[in-house]
Amino acid sequence: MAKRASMSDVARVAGVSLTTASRALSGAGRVSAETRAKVIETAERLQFQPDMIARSFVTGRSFIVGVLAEHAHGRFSMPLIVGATNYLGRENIAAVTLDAHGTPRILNDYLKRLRSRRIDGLLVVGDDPNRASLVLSEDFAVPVVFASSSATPETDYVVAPDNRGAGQAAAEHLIDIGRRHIAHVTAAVHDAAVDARVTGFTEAMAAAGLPIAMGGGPLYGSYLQRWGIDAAERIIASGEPVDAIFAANDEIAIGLFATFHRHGIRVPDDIAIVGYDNRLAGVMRPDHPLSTFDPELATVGERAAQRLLSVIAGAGEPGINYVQPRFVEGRSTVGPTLSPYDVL
Amino acid sequence: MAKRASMSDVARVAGVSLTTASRALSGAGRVSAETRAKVIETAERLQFQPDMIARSFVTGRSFIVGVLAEHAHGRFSMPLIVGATNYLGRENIAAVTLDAHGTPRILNDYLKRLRSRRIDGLLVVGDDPNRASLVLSEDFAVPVVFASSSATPETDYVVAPDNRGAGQAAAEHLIDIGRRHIAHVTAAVHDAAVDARVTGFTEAMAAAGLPIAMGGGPLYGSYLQRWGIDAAERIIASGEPVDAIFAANDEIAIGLFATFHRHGIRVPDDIAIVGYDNRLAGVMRPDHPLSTFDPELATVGERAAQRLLSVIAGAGEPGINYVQPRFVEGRSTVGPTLSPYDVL
DNA sequence: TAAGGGTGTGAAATCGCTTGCGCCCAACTC
DNA sequence: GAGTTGGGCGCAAGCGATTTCACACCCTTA
Repeated sequence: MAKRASMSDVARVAGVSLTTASRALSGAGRVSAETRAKVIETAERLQFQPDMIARSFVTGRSFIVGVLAEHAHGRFSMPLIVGATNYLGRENIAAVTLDAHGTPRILNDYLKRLRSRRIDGLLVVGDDPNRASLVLSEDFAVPVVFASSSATPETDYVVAPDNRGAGQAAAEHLIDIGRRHIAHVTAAVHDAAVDARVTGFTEAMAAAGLPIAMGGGPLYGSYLQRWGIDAAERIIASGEPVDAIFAANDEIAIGLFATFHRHGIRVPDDIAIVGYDNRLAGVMRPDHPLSTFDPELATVGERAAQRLLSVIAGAGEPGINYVQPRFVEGRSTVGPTLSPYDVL
Repeated sequence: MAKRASMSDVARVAGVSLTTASRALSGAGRVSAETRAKVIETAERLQFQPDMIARSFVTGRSFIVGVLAEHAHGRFSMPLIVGATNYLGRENIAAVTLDAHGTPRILNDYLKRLRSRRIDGLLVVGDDPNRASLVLSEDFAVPVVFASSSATPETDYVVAPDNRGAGQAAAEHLIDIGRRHIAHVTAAVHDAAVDARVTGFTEAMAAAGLPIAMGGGPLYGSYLQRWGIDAAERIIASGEPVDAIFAANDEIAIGLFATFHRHGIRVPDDIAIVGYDNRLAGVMRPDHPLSTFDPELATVGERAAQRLLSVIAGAGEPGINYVQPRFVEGRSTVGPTLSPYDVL
């Protein structure tokens, strides 16, 4: 069984020095075209593969990055992590994935390990909580990119889904299909992602010269389906002529829909509903019952990883980089009347 | 700004040789307790962190494993990958995640890269297709563990969800709640995961001395909700006194439920339904409308990673290691009558 | 013809750690 | 008391690449 060929094997066989072989293969430095060709040919013949560990050892670049997630198994984090690590893999970068749930002491321990591996950079997946306690020491100042949904200082490198754009696009879609009495049923106030969608929605409504139904602003609640049910009841009870709703997520949207249907209010005929998340894709009937926005979280992860590699390479400016949501057109805004059996 | 302390720094400050420092810190080799204490104390004082790259360089162990997924973004793979990489991270092992969708040429290219990194082992996530083309050359024979749902040669190291056990538990649960005319609506025949669930279900029924409703065997179809609808229609049309159904996944279960409800057949009163997947957890109302089995895919990934590390360490025998599914009790088997509004 | 400049090549140092081998000395065996 | 054992420690050799410096050579140019 032949051992792996090292670069000095290549050099010896090609009849050049180790130095020349290295230069010929790396492309840097002055080597005659003739010599270079000879070395490359020899390397291929011997199936030479550079040893990345040796390379890391001498260059200081480990080709490993840390991925620090808040809740790795969460709905938000999972596609993001997979999107990121997958991109990194394609670029031949390894990842040490760590779940930061835990005490600062654990986080600190993790950072020690990452330093021990001489990681080239750090990708932080999730929202604020850990960011504050993420203190990189002087002698371990690697590039950090955040994949997150919340706002951050301008000095950070951030990639996030465009919640504001989604809110705006939702309003525009509902206006496009002729609705004029549009409400926004959203989750908790002072949640960065919620706020951004509210902002986008409000801007688009203002731009169209339309007031927001149900009191001029969004109805705040939670992300639970239960809240969608309650909100629908409240809208019905108000007697206001609401003809469209932008729901902060698909669970709320489903709650709204079920409640309207139960009261004999037709969707989308009487009230159109557009959600946000697209988490139900593939769960519900394949003919897209619900109009919604897919935040493309895997893309967010991928872009964040891409950006991290850029920063490591010394390129790119700090700031927030938004990933556009993908609109999924469904029957809740443009199709024939939905029944629960269409959603189930 | 202080540079990171190296082991020779520690040795110098502690007044011992590099050799002794190394031995004292690694715990191997003969060092007096006194000297060891002194070295360890010095290392801590200097905040010494061993350089894993240098260690890898000399030991040959990279502390990196490859994770080769079939479709990294798929429902099956995603939790598995996250479960695995997260466990690896906790054990301080980095992962190069690669998506194998592609030609054998690409796969081969990936293997070259992995070899180039001297990976310690390989975790293959997904089913058969790639396994055949996964040929490790002689000089790159690292341990391989498969995280998969299908059967494999006894010589492989495999971790998989216990589909057979799920089928068995499903039948037992339905029998437990007093049902005697139980059908099984499943997906495509000759799918390993489907077959395993069929086997478990059939065994449990036989053990209870019950015939399988609707012809003595499962009804084969697809994983789509549409098939659940069609199967329900067929069961209703048959006139057979079916009082319980084990569905191969939750989408089929939902299709069954909606169709029965439409026909005035009450669930679970008239027909109890148990599904498989638990993909709808958190999507539907929080009060668990559907009885189902959660395959605990993240755990499968975690166990597979754990097993890979064991194999790398030289321990463990080949064979399949099953992860037990978790039963999620819902109203479709034990609660009050469900209406679509409960599911939505 | 001598000085200067670019070009192709190689010798050797270096990165931080592990480990085989050998030395010294104390303790034990016969 | 001579020989044997073995514990404690250090010297030095790598591991496989990159990179600095020096050198030989050829071609200009004054």
